[in-house]
Amino acid sequence: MAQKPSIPKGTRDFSPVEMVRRNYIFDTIKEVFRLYGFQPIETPAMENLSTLMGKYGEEGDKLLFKILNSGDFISKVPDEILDQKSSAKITTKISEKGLRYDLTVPFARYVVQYRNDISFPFKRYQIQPVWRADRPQKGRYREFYQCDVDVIGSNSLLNEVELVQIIDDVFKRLKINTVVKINNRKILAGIAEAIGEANRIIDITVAVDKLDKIGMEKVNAEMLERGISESAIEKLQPILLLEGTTSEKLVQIEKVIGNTEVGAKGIAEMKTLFGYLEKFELETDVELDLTLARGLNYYTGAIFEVKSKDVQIGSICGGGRYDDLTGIFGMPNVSGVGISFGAERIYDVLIQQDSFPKESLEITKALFVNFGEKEEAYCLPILAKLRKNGVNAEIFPESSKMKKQMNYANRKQIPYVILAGESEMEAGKFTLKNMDSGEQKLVSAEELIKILS
RNA sequence: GUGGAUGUAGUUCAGUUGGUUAGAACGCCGGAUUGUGGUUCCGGAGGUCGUGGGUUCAAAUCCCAUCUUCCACCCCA
Repeated sequence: MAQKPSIPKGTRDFSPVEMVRRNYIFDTIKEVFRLYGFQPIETPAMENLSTLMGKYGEEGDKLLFKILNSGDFISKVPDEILDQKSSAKITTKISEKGLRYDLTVPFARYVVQYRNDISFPFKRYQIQPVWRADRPQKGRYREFYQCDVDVIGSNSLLNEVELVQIIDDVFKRLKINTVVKINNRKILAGIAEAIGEANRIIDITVAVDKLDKIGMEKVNAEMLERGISESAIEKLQPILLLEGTTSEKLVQIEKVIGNTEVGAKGIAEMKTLFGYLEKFELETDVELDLTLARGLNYYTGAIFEVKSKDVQIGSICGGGRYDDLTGIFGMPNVSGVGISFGAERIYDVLIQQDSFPKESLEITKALFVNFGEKEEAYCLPILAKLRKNGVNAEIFPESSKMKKQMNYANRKQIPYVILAGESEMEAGKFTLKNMDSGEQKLVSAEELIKILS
């Protein structure tokens, strides 16, 4: 196995079994998206670097896969830039395209580009791979799929409500017990203002986000390191330790930040959202989590994150409201809200729970055993009829040994095998064998089609 | 990007202080059974030990480099 071929780091091949399972996930997600009136779009794997750069922060730019220009690009680079040996400077000269890093930024570009053809609010879903030049780990790849739903051009909180319903619906169908954590960037901003560090929201939230992972002390230490004043950190403590039900938390937090403008707005939004949600019988738990901060810095309102209750694996779905994503492309004041389902992690959860539906593996329903040329001629018309009736069926392409053919059926988990040799041909019938029970009976062509379809 | 582990048949793993021809289980192929699979029994194929250098009389074993996978940080789905 010295010179085996291989694929790039962090990428994967998908086998037939894996594809069946992945499609099961994608199909249920799509079905729910459509149920709520969302329409699909697709965008190219590559975007202009000008579209991508600067949208994900400094770290994000490093994680972009860049595509080399075609032709003899290096000869066009001025010598003085080559001599500097700075990758960053040379890159801008030899690469102007990159692979998409997520689906949200291409979507924003799409909306701005086709603003005159789109009627708002625009509800779209998009299920495509994205690429990140990250260092891979388990459940973290350089190529992975995102399933995004967004509605853009509407400020209504009804959209947030619907997204929570979609989350509930999808995971109900996939049989995953979940908890949806919700926070609001405006509340976080209110907190920052109330403790006198109004313009340090990002530093504060990035640190606070790690609360349940590294604990209070280290979070405080990190904030101090990021330059947050000690008095501010002290004022923050009671807020982080808030306990009780969502409405209790809201009442308490209002006392602290109700006098700030953003804070009050955020509280009002959350009250409305949770007010709506109470009216539905949701299977998933929904709770306010003030430590939820999500990394991306374009969120401006509600923030969502979904976790499995039974399998420890990080978030399997997340998103939020962004007020000005299209602004960077020259179309200001368009608000959107959306979430993204992580297909690969959902896959891992389902594997660990062992809850992929079993039937989904069977692709072929019936296999004709091949006994030879005469028998082929006898079977082929019936095979065609079965297919016409929508029955997935196949004939073994060679008249190999019975054992090999039966084994093939076994491996492919084909539930029925049809045998037609000399005796069947004489009687004008077929032997239908149920591979599960081993039972077999002699039936006519009509009966065969009837049973299988 | 920083730090740390890992790599031996298709798969999961053994392999002693460097020492002859590198093993097992499962899987695969064939036979027992030339029209009956998933069970059983018998037999067989398959590895230049991730790759490239180096040390040594001798390397799967020690050293260096490189790649893969994994873990932590960073960030995130």
